[in-house]
Amino acid sequence: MKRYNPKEIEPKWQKVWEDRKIYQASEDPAKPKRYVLEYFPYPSGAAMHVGHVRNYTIGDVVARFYRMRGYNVMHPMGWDAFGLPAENYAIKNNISPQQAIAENTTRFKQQLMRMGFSYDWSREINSSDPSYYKWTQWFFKLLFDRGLAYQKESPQWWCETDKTVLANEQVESGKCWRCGNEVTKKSLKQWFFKITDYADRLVEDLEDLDWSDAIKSMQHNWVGRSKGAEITFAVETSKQKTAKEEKIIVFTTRADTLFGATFMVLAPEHPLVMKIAKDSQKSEVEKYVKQAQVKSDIERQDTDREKTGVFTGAYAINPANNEKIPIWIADYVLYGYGTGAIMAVPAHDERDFEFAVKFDLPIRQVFMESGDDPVNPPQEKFKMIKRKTVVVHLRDRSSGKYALLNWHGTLEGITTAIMGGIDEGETAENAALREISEEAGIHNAKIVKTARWISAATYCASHKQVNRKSISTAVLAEVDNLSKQTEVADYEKKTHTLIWVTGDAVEESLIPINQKQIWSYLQNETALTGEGEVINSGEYDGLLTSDMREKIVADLAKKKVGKEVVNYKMRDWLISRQRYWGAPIPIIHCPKDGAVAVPDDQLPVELPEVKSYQPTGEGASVLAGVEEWVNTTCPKCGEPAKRETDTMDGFACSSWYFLRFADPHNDVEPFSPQKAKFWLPVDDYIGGAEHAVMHLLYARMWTKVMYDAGLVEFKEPFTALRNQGMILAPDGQKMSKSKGNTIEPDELLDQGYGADSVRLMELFIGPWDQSAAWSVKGLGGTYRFLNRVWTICQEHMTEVTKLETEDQTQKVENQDISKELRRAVHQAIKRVSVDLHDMGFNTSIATLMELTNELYKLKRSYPVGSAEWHDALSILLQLLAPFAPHITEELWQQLGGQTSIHTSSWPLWDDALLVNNIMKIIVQINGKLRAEIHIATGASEIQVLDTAKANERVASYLQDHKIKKSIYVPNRLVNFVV
RNA sequence: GGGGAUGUGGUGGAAUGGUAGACACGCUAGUUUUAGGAACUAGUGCCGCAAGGCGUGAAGGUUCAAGUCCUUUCAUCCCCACCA
Repeated sequence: MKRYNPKEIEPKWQKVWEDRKIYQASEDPAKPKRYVLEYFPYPSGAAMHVGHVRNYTIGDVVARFYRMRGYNVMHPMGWDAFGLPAENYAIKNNISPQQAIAENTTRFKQQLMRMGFSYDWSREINSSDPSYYKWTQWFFKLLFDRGLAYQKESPQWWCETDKTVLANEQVESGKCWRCGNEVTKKSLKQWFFKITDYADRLVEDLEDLDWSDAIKSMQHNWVGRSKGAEITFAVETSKQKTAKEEKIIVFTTRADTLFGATFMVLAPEHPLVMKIAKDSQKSEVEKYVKQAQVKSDIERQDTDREKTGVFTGAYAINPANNEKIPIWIADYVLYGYGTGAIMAVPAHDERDFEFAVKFDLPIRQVFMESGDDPVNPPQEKFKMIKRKTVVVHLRDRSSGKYALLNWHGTLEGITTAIMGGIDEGETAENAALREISEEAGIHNAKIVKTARWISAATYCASHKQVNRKSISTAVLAEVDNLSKQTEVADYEKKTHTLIWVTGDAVEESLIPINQKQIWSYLQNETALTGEGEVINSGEYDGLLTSDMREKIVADLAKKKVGKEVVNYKMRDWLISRQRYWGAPIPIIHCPKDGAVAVPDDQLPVELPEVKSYQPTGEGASVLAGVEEWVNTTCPKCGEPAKRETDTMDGFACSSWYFLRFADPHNDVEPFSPQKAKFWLPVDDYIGGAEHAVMHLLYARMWTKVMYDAGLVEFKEPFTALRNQGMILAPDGQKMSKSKGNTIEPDELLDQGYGADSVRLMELFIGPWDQSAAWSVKGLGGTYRFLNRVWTICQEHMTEVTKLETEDQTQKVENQDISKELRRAVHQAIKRVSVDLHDMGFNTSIATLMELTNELYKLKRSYPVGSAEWHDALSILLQLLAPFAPHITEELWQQLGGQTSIHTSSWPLWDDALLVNNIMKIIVQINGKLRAEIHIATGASEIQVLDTAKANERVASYLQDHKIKKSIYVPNRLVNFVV
């Protein structure tokens, strides 16, 4: 008997498939098309590991499954070859990037080939090939012509030692990754794509996509659309005659809190900062601005950092109440978002609160929480009364307990702190001591602290009106001992009883929600965010915050000091790279005509060969040093002009590659519209979640640009997106070259496991969309499984030869077992077909293992060698073919297959063959499993119930009980309720 | 802080509201002269000699029946993050 030897059969079949071109796709209108795509890889210096392989395995199984089901499948592969890592790799190894890419793609391709993936290699593309980037440049021009590519001064990280700009990710804690020196910011003219023009569409069109919620929400958050208002604050006019009136525009999503704005904050980079700063503060302000410049983003983004800032000396006028409020600068306000200036509402914004506490700025509450109320129905509106009140939490130091009041009469059921009104001319503290003495009979209490700002509205007890509320000051007081406590007046006794509770019990004892809020505020003073009922806001008092938001914006708009605006977190896409290894930006700078696009007939603008790829400095790529390349003539006027020396971000190349696969060799246009229409959009896009917001957003934007330009007829490039889970190293850590814990497929193949076992393991290890740690022992399991498949096929064929040479009449006939064999096979067809359709790879493989185990059992009583066995084994091989293409092809041919198993038709199941003669019914009593009965299929409910009751075990349980109810789930279970 | 996800045996993981633990790893025993990473057969959630009981992060609830649905809560991971 031949042994299973993957090392021998795998290369053999890979060559046959390549020679016969069985995976080549063409526009065959007779079949439905399916475009299956995995992210095209970045051929870096590090080899591909089993984590990458999982991505391609998933795509390959999907592609093969659809191919066998009669789809016209396109499954292409190419190389995302431009970019920094390749350039750095080349510099490090002292070779050209071209050479580095050539070497790496060769190695990657070999690795992919060895895994037996069914790629149509005739469509292979390479983004660094002039025949490809010619069209990337063409698309740049398309964006340029449509006003979507523009140049702007933008501050970039700059390393003075290396004389180069650095990408954000190359700055580590404010230091250059190469030399370790501190970096600064330098303003450079940069190219941008106006992705913000597409912000709304990028969010709206997400809805219909078959993508995971995780990625959708990431993109949603990344675009960060927020509806709010811009409000104009006038800067208080200076007494100096020369000064003209300045205005500060802020962006806010909470216009409803405008009355609570007690100061303003500008970002240090804000252009008004030096203009409005008063002379007395100028040196302080300058110092702060300089400090902020040096701070790295990482430092500034540390939310745990204490707030810093300086006062400018200037004041602004709050347009709502004409109040004069101080203007500060602080780096917690980001220049890049909104208008770079905010109105600070410390009572209702945690950052502003923190800042106000640190610099002792006023805090004013302008709404209060409106929560569920046990006494009043929530729909009933409260009346605010003008009288201010005080709420006092009194602690007895000797017992640690707090004083609370249980109320009687109209306020029955309410438990509050000691409270009462603040009389004319009285401070909150005085009122607190007076109330303690009146309501608790304690005269030696001391004030511990008064809350920084008024907290929440309370019931107005003295008016015996539960539907009235007043605004209260919260006070914490203490008393040393209760020896001097006296009786309280009779009228006090009537309204309430004093109780003492431990600190832990205070919150739960307090009844109206407002009382709880005051307590928790006293414990931990913080901003009140969220929504509520407006207070302290003049004519707007009593509105819900959400309603006030709309009203005040409308009112401000009438006065032309405000308007509704939408803001995005997303910025325009900076695509300039001062690096060599990228597609040159096809622009010529003419002293007369400005930035002029290179005419189509001069594309591609090819990368010239250079001696050194090391960035030279001054914020330009090495291309700036290639004079014969830089110096050219203006396409418009013919006068001497210079080429743009920046190259494009690699993400530009990957923003359209999926379209190029449809027509990879076209040299007159990026793709033929017909071919694009035939293949696109991508039906299954498979890759890791790391591309969630970069590539996937950029590609979607480009597609929309193409749609607007009439180049394509679809708005979204990827109908379904599938993010596979990561494969971790056996130690549970992320695989990385630097950690030295990577496992490459090649080592497993060299050990003799074979690509088929590895492919199976990639998927059997767990659900495809969840990460899992690689298991070498598990790989032994899939290898063993393939061996069992191999062995049973060999046994069958040995038997066939024996039967052919010996006696044909000795064939064993057994109707029941033959039926059982067919049932097992058809059940597997059904389960694998359904599971594969839903990408249930691990359960599909489990089903195939189960079927194999079952076949082993059946062959003991029903020897292999018959035509029925031939059919059963053929189907097993077909079901296994998408997962393990080599072994199934080999055995398929050994069994007499004339053409490739991979071009055979996916088997169909027959429901009639799935039915068993005997059905198994579970018997439960009160939902607990008690017995299992077997009964002929098709038995009626009564028959089943009777049989169940007759069961010995069931009978013993039913003996002393009456059946209240019998539930019968057909063909499944019986439940007796007793 | 915001968003997303995940919690089931010794391990990876299965379970249209209907037998929890399929399949596999590991482990235990047995068979076979067996040096091949063996293969095959049987067993393997926990407690218990057994009958039986207990079991899906925790606590409640809905239901004849809950891993699955609802409410609360805890833990872990990922992404974004001083975004006004």
